[in-house]
Parts: sequence; C-alpha cells; structure tokens
Amino acid sequence: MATIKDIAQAAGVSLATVSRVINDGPKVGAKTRERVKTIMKELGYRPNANARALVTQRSASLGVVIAELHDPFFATLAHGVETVTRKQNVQILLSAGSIARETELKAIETLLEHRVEAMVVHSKTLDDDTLIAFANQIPGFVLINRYIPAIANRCVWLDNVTGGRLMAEYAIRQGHEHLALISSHYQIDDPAQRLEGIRLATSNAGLTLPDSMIEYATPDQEGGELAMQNLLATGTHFTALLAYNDAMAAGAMAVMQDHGIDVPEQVSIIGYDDVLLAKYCRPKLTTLRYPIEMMAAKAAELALKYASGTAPEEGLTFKYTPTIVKRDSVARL
Amino acid sequence: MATIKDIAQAAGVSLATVSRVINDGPKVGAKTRERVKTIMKELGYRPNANARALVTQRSASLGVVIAELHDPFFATLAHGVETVTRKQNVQILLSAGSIARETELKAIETLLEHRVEAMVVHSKTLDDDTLIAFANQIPGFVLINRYIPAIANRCVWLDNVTGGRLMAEYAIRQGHEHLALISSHYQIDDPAQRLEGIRLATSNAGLTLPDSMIEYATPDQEGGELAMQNLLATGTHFTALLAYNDAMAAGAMAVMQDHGIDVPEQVSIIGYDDVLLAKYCRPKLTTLRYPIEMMAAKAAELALKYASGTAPEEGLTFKYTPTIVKRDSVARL
DNA sequence: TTGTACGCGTTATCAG
DNA sequence: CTGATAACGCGTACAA
Repeated sequence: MATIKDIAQAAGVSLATVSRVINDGPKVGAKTRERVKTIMKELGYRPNANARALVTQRSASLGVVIAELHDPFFATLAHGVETVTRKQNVQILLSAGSIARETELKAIETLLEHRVEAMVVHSKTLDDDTLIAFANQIPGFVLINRYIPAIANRCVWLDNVTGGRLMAEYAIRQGHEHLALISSHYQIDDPAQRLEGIRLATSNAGLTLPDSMIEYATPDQEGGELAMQNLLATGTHFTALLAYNDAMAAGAMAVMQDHGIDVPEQVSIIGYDDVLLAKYCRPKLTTLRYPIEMMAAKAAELALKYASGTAPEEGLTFKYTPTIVKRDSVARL
Repeated sequence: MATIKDIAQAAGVSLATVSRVINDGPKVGAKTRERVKTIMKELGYRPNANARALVTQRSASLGVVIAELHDPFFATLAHGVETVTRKQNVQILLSAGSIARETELKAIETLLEHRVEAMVVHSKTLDDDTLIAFANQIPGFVLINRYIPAIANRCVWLDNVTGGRLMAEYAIRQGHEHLALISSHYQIDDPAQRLEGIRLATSNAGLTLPDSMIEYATPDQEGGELAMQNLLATGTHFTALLAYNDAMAAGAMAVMQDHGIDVPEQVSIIGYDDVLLAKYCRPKLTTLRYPIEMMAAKAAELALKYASGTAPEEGLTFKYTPTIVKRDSVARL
C-alpha cells in the first residue's frame, strides 16, 4: 500500500508537504495541493491509522466490551454506542463474549493495547477495585449498567431497585395479591436489586413474596421456560408473574399457553427491558422500559468527552429510571 | 503509559531484551526474564498494538461492515464472526450504519486505514466492480450474503432462489393455492431472487402469483404491519402468506390477529431467516432457516485464512441453502 | 511556501 | 545470551 513517501516522490515534493495536504495543513500552494491530491487518488493512498496514532498519541477509536452480541439487549447497547461514534468519526473496537472474569479482563486489556481513547464497558464479573483502577488509568473509561460510588461520574446505570418496585406496585395496583418471580441465577447485582424493590413494594402493601414463589434460571427464553415449569410443578398459586427480563417472560408465557393457562386472564406477566420481543409476543408484554440505547449513547458521549480532556464533574452520576410500559399481559382483578 | 523503553531502563537492560521477553524470544536468561516481567507488572506495561502493527505489518484485527446492529439478523452475523475472532485472538473493528452507498464505502475505507488484515463485508449498495476492486486489493476481503462470480471464492452466500422456491413449495404441498407475498421494497438482489424462486414453484404447480398479491414495504415489523394492512385493504383472498423475513411475518401476524383473523386456521404464514423472534411469536413461526451465524463464522475463518497468505482456490464458492423449519404458523388445507 | 530531521513504540538484524 | 541500530508511516518543530 502506498505511503506518504511514495506520494512525495511521485509528486516531486517532500514528505512534509504531502502530510500538510492530507491534514489540510495551513500553508500549501494551491497547485501543489492539487497535484498531490490527484497523485494520492491515482495511487489509492490511505493514511495509516496506526502510524498516525503513534505519532499523535490519539487513535480516534472507542472500545466496547459486552457479554454477548447475540443477546438483543447487548446488540441494542452496541447500536446506541455506534450512533454517536459514527457521528464523531470514531472507530469502534468491539469485544464480546466476556461472560467470565478472565475474558472480561482480557477484553479490556486488549482494547488498552490498541490504545483506544475511550471505552464503554459492561462488566458484571469484575470487582469494583479492578474497575476503579481502570477508570483512574484511562480518562475515557465509562461503565454502563453498573454503579460504583467511587467513580460515580463514570457510571451510566439504571435504578433497578425502583424498577423492581415499579413492576410489583403495578401488579398490586391491578389487584394482584399473589405474586411469583422468575429471576436470573447469575450472581450479579441486578436480580438482587430488583428483588429488593419488589419486596419493598409488597411489604408496603402488606403482602409477602415467600422464597417458594421465586425461581432462578438463566436469563433467557429457555431459563424462563424452565423456571415456569418448576413453578407449575410446585403447584403454588399466583395470579401475577414478574420476570427478570422479557426473554424469560416470553419463555414463561409460552409454557403457560402450552399448559392451557390463559395470559393474562389467569396469570398476568410483567417483563423487564422492553426489547423488540415484548411487542412481538402475544399477548403483547407489559414490561419495564430500560432505555439502554439512549444510555449507551450517553455513555459513549461521556467517554469521548472525558477522553478529550474534559474533566468529569465530581459527585455527578448518570442514573436512569425505568418506566412501565402497559401492554396486554396484565389483567385487572 | 509505560513503554518498552521505560521497562528497559528500570530493569537495566536494553530494549531488545525487553522485546524478547515480551514475545517469548528465544534466548533470554531466566533471571533477566523474571526481572523484566516483574517490572512490567509493576509499571502496568501494555504493548502498543499500533506500534507493533506498524513494524510487523500485521494488525491481528478484522473489520466487519454491516448495516444495522440493531437488527437481530446483523447482530447474529456479528456474533458469528466474533466466535472465530475470539478464538484466534483477533480484534474486531466494527462499522455499522452503512445503509447508503456513501457510508458503506467510507466504512470500508476507514477499516482500510486501520490496516485490518481481514474483512467481512455485508454490502448491498456497492456495485460489483467496486467490490471486486477491493477484493483484489485486500487478500482477506470476504463478502457475506452476496455472490459475485468474478470473486466467487470470496463470497459466502445463501441460495435465495431455492429459498423462495422452498417456502412456496411447502405452502403448496400443504394444500394452499392462493398465495400472497409481503416483500422488501429495497432494491437489492434478495427480494428479487426469492420472488424468482417462488414463481418457479407456483408455475410448476400450475398456479400464479399475480402482482396484486404482492406488497412491498420496509423489511421490519412496521413494514410487515403496513404491507398486511394494504393487503387486507385490497380485499384480496389468500390462504397463505409468504414473508420476506420473520420480522415482517410477525408484523403481519399481529395485524391479522388484531383483525380477528386466525393464524394459521384462516391464513398460514411463512417467514424467512429463523431469528429468535420466530420461536417467540405465537403461533410459532414456520420459517426458512438462514444459517447466518454459521455463515458468518465461515466468512471470518476464510478472511483470516486468506489474509495469512493462503491463496483462495479458484472456482470454489461458499453457497448455503436454507431449509424449512416447521412450526405452527402453517395449516394443512 | 516548502524541506529537513526527529520521534512516536516496536520488531528485527546485526554484532558482540 | 545481550545490546546497538535501522526501519515501519506519519506529524511537526525548525530551517530555509
């Protein structure tokens, strides 16, 4: 591939001049500029981003680390980031598949080796200290879907306690007194926080959510099916089912329908996330809107801003609150 | 960030030695190696991928260009690529949002500037010649979901004509004689090829698919809804609906159900792609399986292989054929 | 307005 | 086993 040197030779000018026309440098003769430009076209010249990054110490790139592209939630997250990087001509380096501590760590380090200026990280397996260390080392380091007080201004996160409370309160307001929950068995914050919110709501209403009414499984369709089957097998009685996310809700809904249980006539269901799926399934899922795309865009903007030198304001954080989206999967008793 | 030089100084050795321990170079004293290693840890040293790429002329990175991460189809595609890059320790540079010719071209060029070794490109707006030129310039350039004879061995694609034929034949075999089609209004190959296959099947069966039974819209849920509404508005009669993809099928299904039309009792529906959605919607969608993840993985492997010097075999190509997945959205008449 | 020369962080080729 | 040193492609003071 042609280099700046080749161009200089072909055009009979020096490297510096070529470099100047590439970067719209200030003082170059109009005709020289034209000549160089045409030669660049002819030779199909493309500036080498690596070399440029080396000398300028900036790479115009942003790293994204997520768990699984396959998951609509993460795909939407990535999409949110992409909307802002595209606008700012920033290249995305993507690292997915980080379900384990090892891989997550490695993903961040690889991105670091590539000297990305900014980073939007979704991490559930790394401990606070590790993340704080990264944040202190990398100005453009922003966490999404996680809150760590020590680096509050680097966190874009969702208030899951309120989310849990809202979904339970809504069910209760619709007259439901017997709730069940299918949750994620992953040992991360989210399920615990949502449960905390749910318990807040039930105890406020003088109700309880016994452990026997909670089933844990993988936070996907299969998990939802499994959890639902377990719930049915125990023969417990409930009129409203709260799900950890829409996928689990959909899985549970499918199992109920297979068992001849009418949704929402016999059992109401509330999901969480409001991914595409919620609108597709029948009945349409009442769920909590998790504005992940917007949040991801915010995170990307923030990361890029911090990376370019703007100091994060102390004490500031970026908390989002989910809102209930009423569709057709909840009946009023 | 610490450089190799800092390490060398701190360890009291030369750059060369440090470089050797980094790359597990052949001859380094055991104790020197240890000392250098601990110093690297202490200083949090990370090799600079840009510098390395510059001197080695290889970047261990692969570019992906797709239209829209937001779309489950593309998310799955990206996921397929990711499974192989991760295994081979290759970094992904992602470029999405390329719906227009301009952006698609720019995406490829940016990736080129970053000197990615390999490239998996999903392009529908760029013409054959442009793509061929890129393929000739970049050894690791592979197209996915597109077939260009001149660079057949760089193409991983789906036989859409057969796909169209299969879906129509299946409907016909189930006793349907009155078919309708909702398709994508984008002027790309796929819709035309599928229609060709469908027409093949109908004429073989002595049936016809008049233009009045075809509606075009955007290839997503909204488009499916719109197309279905248009179809209903014209008052045409049909017992089986073929859809361009699962999203359109789901949209159409929703509209029918809202109109009190039973699926599949009154109208059968067949989708295309077999994305997650097909399993979630009710009734579960009978559809054509598009093994995009597998194909994407293949494309990535190919791109990486070609990039590393293996010459592509002439006359070889990578054609995949969709298969029908029978679920619950088709009734036998 | 244009050219020279140095350095960015690495690897690799020589010598020692 | 180890150390100079020349690239890699580019940006930029400093000269001219």
